[in-house]
Amino acid sequence: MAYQRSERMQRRIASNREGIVAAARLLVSKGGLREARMEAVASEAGLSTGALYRYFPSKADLFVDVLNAAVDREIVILDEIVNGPGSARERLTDAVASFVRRALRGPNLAYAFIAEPTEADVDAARILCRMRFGEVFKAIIRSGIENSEFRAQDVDASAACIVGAFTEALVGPIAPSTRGVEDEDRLIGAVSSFCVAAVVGVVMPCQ
Amino acid sequence: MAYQRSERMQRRIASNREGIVAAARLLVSKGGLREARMEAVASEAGLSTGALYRYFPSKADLFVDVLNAAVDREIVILDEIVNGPGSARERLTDAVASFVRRALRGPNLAYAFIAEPTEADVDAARILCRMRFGEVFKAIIRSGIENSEFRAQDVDASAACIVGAFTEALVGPIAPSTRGVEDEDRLIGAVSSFCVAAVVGVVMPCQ
DNA sequence: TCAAAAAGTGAATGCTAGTTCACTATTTGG
DNA sequence: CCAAATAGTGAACTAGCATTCACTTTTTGA
Repeated sequence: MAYQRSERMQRRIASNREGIVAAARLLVSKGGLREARMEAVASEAGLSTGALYRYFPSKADLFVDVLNAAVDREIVILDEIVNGPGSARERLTDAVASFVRRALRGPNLAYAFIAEPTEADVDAARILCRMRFGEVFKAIIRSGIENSEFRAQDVDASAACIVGAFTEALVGPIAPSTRGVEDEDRLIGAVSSFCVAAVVGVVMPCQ
Repeated sequence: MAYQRSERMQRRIASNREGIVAAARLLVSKGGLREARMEAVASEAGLSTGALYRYFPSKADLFVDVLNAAVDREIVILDEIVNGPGSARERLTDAVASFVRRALRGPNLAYAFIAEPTEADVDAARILCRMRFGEVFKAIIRSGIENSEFRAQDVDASAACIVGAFTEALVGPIAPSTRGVEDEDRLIGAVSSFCVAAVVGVVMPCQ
């Protein structure tokens, strides 16, 4: 009869896999993608480099997973806000503010997610993750347009612009070369006002 | 007596240097930073790899130059618009539209400037270049606030948001993995409307 | 024309990780 | 307990490039 994993073994394998992802995530959050070498990940996870390749076919694959897992977490948080109570405007404000605040708290991870140099494969995954964030914002924009809180607009483009806007406003503060914010709340307020104004966009008051 | 460069020699050296930068730029615009290896740059410039190192101490230094040169060009164009005639709103619209249009025309160069994976040194330069773009937009925003076309706002943050917004809206269209725009003019319109609305930001009409 | 100085050459070097693979250890089903 | 199958090890291998350097060619100033 063929070899078949016992339940205990299945658990071990699953937990190894999670351990690898967690180890990679930890290393990224400590020192950026730069510091997250396969050897370091392996030793952090308590495995050998060879073992990693039983779980992930390549470094890029592993980090795509790490990225997606991190993004999943963020999206859960954002979705809660997006699907929560409040006007579209309020929800947009809160969503942007929440993202920016969290990014400032975990700059390495945020930088890795947003902008840190990596190999092209991982970068491609990053672009897709950004689009996933875009989806969240599309939902708010749509609901805002529906109830006339927001102007008519190209939802796809606006969502991308929002993601880009807060992302870029963060790059200075989170990039290792220029890191440091003086007034966190001020930045958060400015960025969320910008995004709200952009989608609300009632251009001339009383004409 | 010490060796001293004749005028002819000075010209040759200057033209070599320019040639190297031009070669690198050409390679980037053809195949992205990826394809722009030192050996390729050297052969495109009609020199040996060794010679490159008489002109630039490292690859990163060379590409910082390339980047800055490319950005200089763009900034000249933008400055013309910014310092030209028209309301702040019009100038902002034109500046954003012009940048986006040019980026779509030269996607490889734009991608290299905006987002392509590279070594950390070059990336740091890229961040600085983005900030240079930010400066251009700060000027428009300031003038718009001054004459009450635009709401009061954090100029630094808004400028970063604008750069981020059009940048991100471009990433999908210019990234090799997802390249392709259906309707260029639609995108341009959507992005510039977004930016204008964001800085104008009269939020409640007639309250 | 000549020797010192500088410019230019390009094959060889070196470095940095990612990846492999011959081998050992563990697990499985009987 | 045994043999087949799978999991895990980590030193060695590899590949891709940037960078160097011993050497050739050109330029300079007298």
